[in-house]
Amino acid sequence: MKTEERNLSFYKQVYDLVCKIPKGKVTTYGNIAYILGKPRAARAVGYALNALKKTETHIPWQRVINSKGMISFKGDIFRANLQKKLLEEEGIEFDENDKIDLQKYGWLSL
DNA sequence: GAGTTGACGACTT
DNA sequence: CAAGTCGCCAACT
Repeated sequence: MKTEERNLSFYKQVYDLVCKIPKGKVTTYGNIAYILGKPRAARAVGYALNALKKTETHIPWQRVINSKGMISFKGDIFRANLQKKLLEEEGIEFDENDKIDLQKYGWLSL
């Protein structure tokens, strides 16, 4: 029984993985969940990032978006706007629909 | 302690 | 092809 992986909470693995995202690239919730061994646990991934506090902003949560390549928040459009701004500063371009080209900026974890 | 919610994704109808 | 439902893990009520 892989105690190593089990020892680390799913949400902690999300943080570690997000920290490994190279600058100028982005990834999706589903991709992270898939890497962690739960291809359908995208919800847990999203919640893990939501749990981040201002003091934990050292994690590039901004590089994590939904499978559509768009920023999808819930009621916090201010944060979504901030995320878009941060991504543009990293060199990531947005489409006319505020969408990111995952084929170009999508992070290849494998 | 149990139930519901939440930055989503994939499958089923 | 489009809409609806289930699944995942942790936190909040």
